[in-house]
Amino acid sequence: MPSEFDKPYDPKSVEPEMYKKWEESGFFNPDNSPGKRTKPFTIIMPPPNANGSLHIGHAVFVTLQDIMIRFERMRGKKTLWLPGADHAGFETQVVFDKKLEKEGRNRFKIPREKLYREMLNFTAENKTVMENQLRKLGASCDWSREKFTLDKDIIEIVYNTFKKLYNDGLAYRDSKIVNWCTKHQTTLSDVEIKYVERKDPLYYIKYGPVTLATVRLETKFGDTAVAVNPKDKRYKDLVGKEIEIQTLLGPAKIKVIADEMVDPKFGTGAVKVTPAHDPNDFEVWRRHKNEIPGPRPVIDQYGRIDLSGFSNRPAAQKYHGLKILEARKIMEEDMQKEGLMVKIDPDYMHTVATCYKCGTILEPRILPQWFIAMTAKPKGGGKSLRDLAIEAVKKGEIKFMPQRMEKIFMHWMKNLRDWNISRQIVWGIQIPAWYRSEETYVGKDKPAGENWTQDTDVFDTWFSSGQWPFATLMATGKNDFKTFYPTNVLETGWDILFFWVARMIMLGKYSTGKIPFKTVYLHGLVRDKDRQKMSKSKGNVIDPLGMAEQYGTDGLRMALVIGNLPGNDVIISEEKIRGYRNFANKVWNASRFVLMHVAKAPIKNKIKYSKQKKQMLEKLKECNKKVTKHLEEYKFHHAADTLYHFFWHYYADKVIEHLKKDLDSEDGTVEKETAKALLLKFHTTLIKLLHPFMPHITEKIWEHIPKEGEKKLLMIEEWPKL
RNA sequence: GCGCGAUUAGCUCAGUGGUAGAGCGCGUCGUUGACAUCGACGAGGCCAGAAGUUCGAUCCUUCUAUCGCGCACCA
Repeated sequence: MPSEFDKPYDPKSVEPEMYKKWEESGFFNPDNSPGKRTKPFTIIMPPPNANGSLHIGHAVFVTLQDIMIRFERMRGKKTLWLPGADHAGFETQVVFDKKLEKEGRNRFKIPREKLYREMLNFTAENKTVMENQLRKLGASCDWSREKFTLDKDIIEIVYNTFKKLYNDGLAYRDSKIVNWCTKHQTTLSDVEIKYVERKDPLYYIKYGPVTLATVRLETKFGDTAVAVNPKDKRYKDLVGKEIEIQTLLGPAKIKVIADEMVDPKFGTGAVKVTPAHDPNDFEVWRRHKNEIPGPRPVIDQYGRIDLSGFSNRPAAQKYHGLKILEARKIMEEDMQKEGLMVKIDPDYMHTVATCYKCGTILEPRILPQWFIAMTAKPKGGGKSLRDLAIEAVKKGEIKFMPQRMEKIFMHWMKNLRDWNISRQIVWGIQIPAWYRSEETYVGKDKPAGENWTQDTDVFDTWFSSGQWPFATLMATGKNDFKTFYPTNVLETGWDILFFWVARMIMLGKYSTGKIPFKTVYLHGLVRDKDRQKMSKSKGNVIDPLGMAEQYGTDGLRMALVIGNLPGNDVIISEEKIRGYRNFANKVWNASRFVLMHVAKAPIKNKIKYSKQKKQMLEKLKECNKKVTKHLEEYKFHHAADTLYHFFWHYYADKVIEHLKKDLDSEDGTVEKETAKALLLKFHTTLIKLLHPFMPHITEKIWEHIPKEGEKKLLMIEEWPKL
């Protein structure tokens, strides 16, 4: 037995060596893979955010995707696993803001160019770290094709898509009410909102003859109408008339309008209309444009009361510049003093929209932004983005794992609203739109003529990553798009189904006419043993690289895949990883035993399988079949679990134990040679089957297993035939 | 309000139209060679509740309860 086969198994001495061999072989690249490989199998790696280290969730996707890729590579497919990194616009901006804060700096005081350069360096550093971490986890991806979302060629493709959308009337700029985070000083799309339940006072206030209910007392200065339901008899005589009201700034007149939006059963059946600061009121105004004044903003970008439009009202001074909650409190007191407050319900429960990153209550504001139309048809004819996606799924061109995600997907697609893709941050792809007085030009370069200025906003990061499958394959050239698109599987977490998957389907189909992938496999989120989401603040994170270092990558991979069903959250604990480290050791020791007894290939004509041994081989075949079937059906947890049990509790416990006495016979006897042959057959098959799951240890063992013919890396060996 | 799940051994979860399985944990026993990161044996479950379909339901249908999640609305 080779001296390197010491016990126990030491991953640290094996893993780096194995990865080096694979990488140097060039076989990660489908162009170099041996044999006649014509059938492609492609996975585009979800590009990790280049703003930190890999976490356990990344380790899950690496494991699952690497299993698929290694399996299909061994089955002789032309496998491409294309790695990448995401600049992750807003997310990285938030991370970088915190870093700046620690240094006593502030992004709003740094010139655009300088900030961008600093962030580019920051992400470049993280990217290098991440690449090495992916290697450490055994990812057999094609590094020669790696892409970054800010690569020149990718940006070019994103620009082209935007221009096409613009020409089709599907990308448009409009002043609409959008979600504004007063902390981050940018708008967010509708999927970046987190709704939280809150208890707030509900104020019943007097507007002349009408009493109405509101939470947002401070927006009162921006009221432009009072609305009631058209069927509400109580207010029938007031509709269409102006009523005299008393405000904190003095007397005023306001019109009563009728709109279906008003629920006569809520409150008093009358609402104040504040189009500048409420999405519904904004819509009411759009419907009643000719009857009532337009939006009157009274809250600024920092969430402070801004009454600069009320200079003719001296009382405005008192409230101008106050924060929202301060103003609300003071106004409450003042209105009570002036007898304008009818009553206060202090325990009103409602939900408010908050920033998903910082929890700040989002302030609806009217801003000119770029939107992608979800439900409108392109000018030149054809289907809306939404219909393109719905159709692809309905027709079964795209399948979901688990299947129930399809329903969730469809439900979401039905409720789609236009997508705001403008972000008021520096970090990202600047929107290629140019303005001059009333003119707008969309294109990469500044148009001819004087006084053009470019939009200072950048794209929502998901706008560019929504094009990732085709953008990467177009950017790597070499006919890759033609060969590898549509890709086979998109494997990612269910938490970004709407953020990312839906957008890729829409933009992929729109831009290329083809779906971006055939199967969407959604893995669960990793939780700790108390079912808690892992987060740095809770201190319950399991660092995958630390675990790999301590227990070996292969054991970690087994722990990540077993019990991991699509769409179900997976519970990972250190004990579980330790359990599969033990399995790696078991595989190692069984291999020591085999190598000890089967140093040379058995003598062929001395092999005679008894009925019992034939049954054993039959069992092996069954296992082989089962594992293959599970892998084909994306049931990785079953495949891994099947192998674990078969190897340990059948092969090691039963077969090896049974063969021990035969192996004690003299060399050259039928007993011994038959036992050797059986052992070799089992071991060879199982090591191959285990390879996608535990690539390092199996590759190392493979080096020492006696075999006939050409010696190849296990990575490119043939998958055992059924 | 609309929608999607879950409920099986102490814990984490598989599973099947013919009255149940694994891992971990627990208990007892066992080390001169593949492996104590091990092996042998064992305890432990009216498969959430009710009704229906069926010769037969943990599995299919309906309802109920509890828990979780998503979307929308909220003056």
